[in-house]
Amino acid sequence: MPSAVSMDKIVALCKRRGFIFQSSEIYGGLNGFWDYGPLGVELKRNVKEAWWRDMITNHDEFSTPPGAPSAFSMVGLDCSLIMHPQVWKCSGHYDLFHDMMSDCRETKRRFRFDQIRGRWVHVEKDARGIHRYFIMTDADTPEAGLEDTVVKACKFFDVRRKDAEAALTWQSPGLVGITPKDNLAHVVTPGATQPGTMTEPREFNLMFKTTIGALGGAEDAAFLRPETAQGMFVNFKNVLDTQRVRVPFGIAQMGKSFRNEITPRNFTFRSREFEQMEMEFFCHPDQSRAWYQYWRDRRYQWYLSHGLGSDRLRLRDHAADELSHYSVGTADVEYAFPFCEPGEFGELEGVAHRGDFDLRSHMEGKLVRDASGCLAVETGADGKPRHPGSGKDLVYFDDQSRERYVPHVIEPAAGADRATLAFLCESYHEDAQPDEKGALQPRVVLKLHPRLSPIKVAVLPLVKKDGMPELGLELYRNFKRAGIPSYFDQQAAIGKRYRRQDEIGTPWCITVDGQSLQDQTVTLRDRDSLEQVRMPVNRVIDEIAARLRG
RNA sequence: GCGGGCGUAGCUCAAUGGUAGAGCCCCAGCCUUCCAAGCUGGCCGUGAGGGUUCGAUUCCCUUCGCCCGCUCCA
Repeated sequence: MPSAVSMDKIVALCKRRGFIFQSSEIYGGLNGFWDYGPLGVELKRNVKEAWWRDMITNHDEFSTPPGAPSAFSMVGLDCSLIMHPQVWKCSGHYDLFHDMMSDCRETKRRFRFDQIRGRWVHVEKDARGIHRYFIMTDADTPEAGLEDTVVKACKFFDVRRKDAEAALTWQSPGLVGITPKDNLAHVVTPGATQPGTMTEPREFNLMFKTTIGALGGAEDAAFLRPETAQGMFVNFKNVLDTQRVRVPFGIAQMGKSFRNEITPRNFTFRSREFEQMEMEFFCHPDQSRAWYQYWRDRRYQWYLSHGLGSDRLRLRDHAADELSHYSVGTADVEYAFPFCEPGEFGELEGVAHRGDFDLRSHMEGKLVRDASGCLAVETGADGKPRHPGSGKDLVYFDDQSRERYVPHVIEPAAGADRATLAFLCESYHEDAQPDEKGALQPRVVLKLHPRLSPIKVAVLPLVKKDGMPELGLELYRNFKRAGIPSYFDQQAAIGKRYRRQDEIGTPWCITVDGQSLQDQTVTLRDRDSLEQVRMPVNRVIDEIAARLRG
């Protein structure tokens, strides 16, 4: 396990060998945006290609995979980045992504305004002449918060705990929030020694805003999608009407999404422009639990089978209070990135059971939970839907069972850039290998799964003479013709060339030596074991192809 | 967005208010028969902008980026 591998070394390798560059680097870079270099683009394409093939191209809709409740169909989609603004209003992103944030000028802490909790308290003897204060708490639970407000108030007003009851008159039995109408001059933030240290709440736009049309004004505002999912929901009926698929089936899509992350950090992990690999799986409500289990387990296995170590990868079920407003169950596939604290993990993929939230939203309008916990259309002051839906009928009719229902949705949503980064981190190894004199020399090697390696095989003439380059070049061209990404290198000593390939994760090197010219054999070297086997040159392409098939 | 730290060659690191150096890497050539050999030569830099100064990589301001903490994370 690469326990002590630092992120710095991985970032340096990515730059040095052309995997990942900072966006617009010659202009000083742009925070939260990244470019994939010549090797990085191949690696990321291989990650996406593996996902697409496993989800769509290689899927057999006539057989039932192990663990699946039944056979099912899979189709792909590629939607526009910019969609009708109403899509984001109904999906809930428009409201959710406009967070109001407020900072404490004294303690330098930042709070989401709608998440502020505390209690109003009245004090009779007050030097400032305010008498009414809002004591904020940062405790995790309402019970702890109640106790915390008392402790914080005693400290703030310099009151002994036994005198608290007499000196402090609480205005509410439980914790409450504040609104922009409340006087912020009376608010005491956690740890502050003065009241009124809070800034006015400011809006954070987490969706990228753009304008449609060259002369577009405010009413032509649109958004770059913050997720690819909505394109699949709004095309649900199109797919159903044109593809002869029936529930259960899935729609998959890969593509760029955009979020104005407040703090882009940790290399490409939290980028503002990123690529998703998402799937929306539509199934009967009665079977949705079983399908959720199936996808949750299958997606976890996918990462394991592509080389992420089980000791750094985990499948974590969300706690009930952690679930999104629409979700009835969510599990994250998480990886212990080098930048994570011990015991901490970073999310690679979220597998969510979304119920009928999405299809209903696009029929009826934006949904919220009502007092009884049921999803209902959110209404404005006028009693009309706050964000009206399309009004189109997205109810599914099963002509076998004569049943009508809104399908439930299981959504495995993966980050292509995060997966790529995880594979890079996992595969990065530093070891020591003997040089020609037997002395141990440090080696950097990316032990990538061959399916993901940018270059599958390098052809290396042992020395640059006696016909070895010619024979090697011919073999190299044959690899190209066979569709196997390959590389030809006759520069520098053979050991150095092996190391170059190790560093970019090339699983195999083929060396043309003096014996090759005599008997038409070459040696095949394995990146991880360094073992070499000799085989006829006319068999080596089949051998590599077979190893790639696994 | 706030606070702290940091920006010198592709990488690692020197140096200086007065022509910016080294090692590695890379490229060319010689040599070289299996794991970063050697020799010769070559390419390449003070993040950006402004100010002070006769002169700024060095001092000051702004900006961009990176790291840590806070915050955020559908």
